[in-house]
Order: sequence, then structure tokens, then C-alpha cells
Amino acid sequence: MKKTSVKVDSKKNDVQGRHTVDTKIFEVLQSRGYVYQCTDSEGLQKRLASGERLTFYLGIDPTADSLHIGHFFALMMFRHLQRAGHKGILVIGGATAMVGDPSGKSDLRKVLTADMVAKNIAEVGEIAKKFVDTVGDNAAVIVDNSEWLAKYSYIDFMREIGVHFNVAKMLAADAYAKRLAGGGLTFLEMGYMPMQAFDFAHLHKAYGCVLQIGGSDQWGNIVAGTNLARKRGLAEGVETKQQEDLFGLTSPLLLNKDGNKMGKTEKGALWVARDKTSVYDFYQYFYNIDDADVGMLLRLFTDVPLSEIETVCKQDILKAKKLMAYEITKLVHGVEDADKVLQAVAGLFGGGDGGENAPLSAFAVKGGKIGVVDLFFESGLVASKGEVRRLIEQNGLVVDGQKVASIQMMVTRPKDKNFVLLKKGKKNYMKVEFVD
RNA sequence: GGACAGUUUCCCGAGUGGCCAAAGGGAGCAGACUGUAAAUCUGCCGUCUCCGACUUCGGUGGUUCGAAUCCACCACUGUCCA
Repeated sequence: MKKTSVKVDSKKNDVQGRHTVDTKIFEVLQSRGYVYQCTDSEGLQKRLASGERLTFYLGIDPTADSLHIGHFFALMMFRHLQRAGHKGILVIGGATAMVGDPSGKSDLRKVLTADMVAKNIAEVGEIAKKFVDTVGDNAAVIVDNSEWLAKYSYIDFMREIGVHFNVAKMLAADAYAKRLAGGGLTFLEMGYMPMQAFDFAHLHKAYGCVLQIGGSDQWGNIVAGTNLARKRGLAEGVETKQQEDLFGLTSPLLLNKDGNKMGKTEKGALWVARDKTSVYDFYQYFYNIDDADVGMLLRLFTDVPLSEIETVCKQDILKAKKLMAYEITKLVHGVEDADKVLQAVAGLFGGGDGGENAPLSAFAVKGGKIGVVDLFFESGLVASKGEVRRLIEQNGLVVDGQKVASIQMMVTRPKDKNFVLLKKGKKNYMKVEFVD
């Protein structure tokens, strides 16, 4: 994996160790479209504008071994806040993943084994580091919530934390609505909210964390956290100072102009890890996005100034789209890979021969020739041989610029090179290498 | 623990003994038109040695010439009662 390219802006801190904080960060977040709900918008705005360095946190449950675009959204918010000079804590929910967040789900989550969770923790932490700066003066802290949750016994947790939860209120929360409507809400799932709420309360106590950010589906959990922290503060006699109020901030769901969730590709979710979604596919996903969504994506996932976004979208939507896809790819996969994709794309779609360096998935063929049907099927570009036949009938397959006309066709190793470029439809490419 | 309902191809959802590889919709794929966009039109959309054969309708067994459809048991999901 390449170096993480999150820069530390040292100018943000002066010599005395006093922190210079971007007091406009709330406005920045708002104008770029990150803000959906806030527990106390005015209060938070005031705190963020005060110039004081705040500690905030974002929790990610390692329920899968990679991150998808939804996480990316929250991590961008994290990045903005950290760059603005605030101190971030990234909580990897090793403990909460063992239970499973029911928020917004209509079915019970598959319960993960401890092994799976352990594996996911490592992977997710690794990827998150691309967005989260862990060095420098306001280095982010990455912690696993099992550090503090695992040591609790059931009885202690119920007595200390559970006592603060009103089930009637929990059930009224939007997060449980779908599970409740389905009628299958389990006690396990009810137990999730207190855990996450406890995270916030704990972080407040241990790190002075005052702000939790997350996706809109986290609203219920976040509010529960702010409430719990207050209640516990009182219960322990540590009266929470008024200005020490806790804040929650959520980002909207990432929807395209038709109101569908973004981040799905034909192969499933759009992943941040390159072995799950290749850099090329990642770039292509964004390039092929609807024109109407380009501005939004530029605001959310790039650092391009707002004024520039507006101009470029208005004047040249194709240029804007290209910029957006490139910038996002660069952010997630690094400059080198982003440039490589750009080069390949220029070749593939610009008429030249981009096959040579294209970061496309490759497939090796033994010997010098192979039938087209087998070739396309075995390369994995097409799911079944029947489909290969259909595609040939529909003129959808091309080998090295040559339309496949018959299922009988044989593909042979070219004389001047040792590979051949397969194309399915207009934009699905794959490289096939001939090996001996 | 008891009574009842359900489990269909990627998703939703028809199908109650042969006319079922299984209606319809969505998603997806390909072609035309374009800008690697959208919209629109057309075709495809279980697998294969593809004008024929094979395997699917929660699982296992059974009835029948013949079952996604009937019976038994099991599993899971849900509803109501305790």
C-alpha cells in the first residue's frame, strides 16, 4: 500500500503549542453539503467558531473487511475537522461489531464471529488511515471500543449504563422503526444503542470528546450518547458544565438525483480497498455518474473550492466530471495510480492503445490460442458461456478492436505482443496475457 | 410452550398436479442514439456439448405415469395467545 497522502499543515499550530483553528469550519461543512442534523446547531457553531480546539469522534464498526462509500463520507467529514485543527478520535467498533447495529436495517444483521471481527478491525484501520492523519500535533487517535466495553460484565453494564435507558424512548427512535415494523427486533439489537452511547460518554470522560459525527442513520445512537454522558455526569456528581455540552452532527445519506443510494456497482458495493474494487473500476464508477450528481460529489469528496466547482460544472460538465473522478481516485488511491488510470482511460476511450499500461485486471492464457467463448468466460469478464453466445449475437464483444462475429472464432497470440485486449460492451475491458 | 401463516430464479412478487425454466415489475447486460452522461427505442436476462439436454422453486423423505404445486418430518422467518 502506498504512503498515505494526508498532509499535515504545520502552519495551523504556532510555536507556543497554541492551536490555530479554522473558525469557519462549520460553514465550510455546511456549504459543502456535509451537515444533515445537529443536536444543537447554534451551540456547536459557537463552539467551533470560538477558536478552541475540540475533540471529536467518529465510530466505524468493522462489520466488513473494507470500507465502502458510506464510510468515506463520514471520513471526509473527519478529515475536514482535523484539518481545521480539531482533534479526532477514530473508534473502530470491535465490541459493537460483535452485536451489530440495527439502525435502519430491516433484517437482523448476520452475527459475525470473533475471528471475522478481529480480521476486519485490522483491515478497516489500515484503510481509514488514508483519511485520518495519525501524526503531527493534532494527530488522530485510533482506538477500539472493546478496550473499554469488553471489560464490563453484563451485570455491571446493565446496572451502570442500562439503567439510563428508557425502552419506550428507544423504541420511538427512527433507528429501530424498520426492525420494529417487521416485528423481529431482538434484545441483542436493543443492546447496541447503549454500547455506542457508552462510547461517547467514555470518550468524553477520557479524552474530553465533545462531538460525535456519523451518518444520518447514526442519529439515534448519537443522541443516546449525548444523553447518557449528561446523565452519567450527574449520577457521578461530576456536574457537566453547561458549556461542556455534547454535540452530535450527522451527514446526509449519499443519494443520487433519483434518490437511490450511491455506491453500488455491478459487482456489489464500491469498496475503497483496491483488491475489492480495482482503481480503474473505482475511477470508472465516478466517471460514469449522472451529470446531475457531479457537483455534489465534487463538494463532498474533493478539496476543489466551491466557486471553482460551480464554474466548471456550469461551463463544462465533462471537464467537471473528469476532475471529480480524478480527484476522488487520487484521494483514495494516491496520485500515481490516479495518473495511471487517466493514461489508460485516454488510451481506451481516446482511440489510442491504452492496453499496455492499463491497470486492468489481467487473465493469463496458456499456449497460443483459445476459442472466444472459453476465453471470455474463463477470463471472468462474462458470467456464463451462454451469455458469451448471446453477447456475440448482439455484437457486444470485441477482441483487440475486432468485433467477434462467430462463436467459432479462435483467438491467437499476436505476433508483435503477448497480450490481447478484450472488450465487452462499450466500457468493460480486460487484458489477456499469453503465457507459455 | 400453544395456535396459525410463510419460505419461488439478483431483489420484489405471481404461480395450488402436466400447457413451468416458472407471469409481471425492478435491477442488470447488449444494440441504436450520445458525451464512457441522462432520456428514449430494441433485444437479452438458470446452465450446458444450445434448434436439444440438464439442474432449480427452504431441507429430507413420500404419494403419483408426472410435483414449485399433494403428504410427513425438520429448519428458519413472522403473527396471535401464554
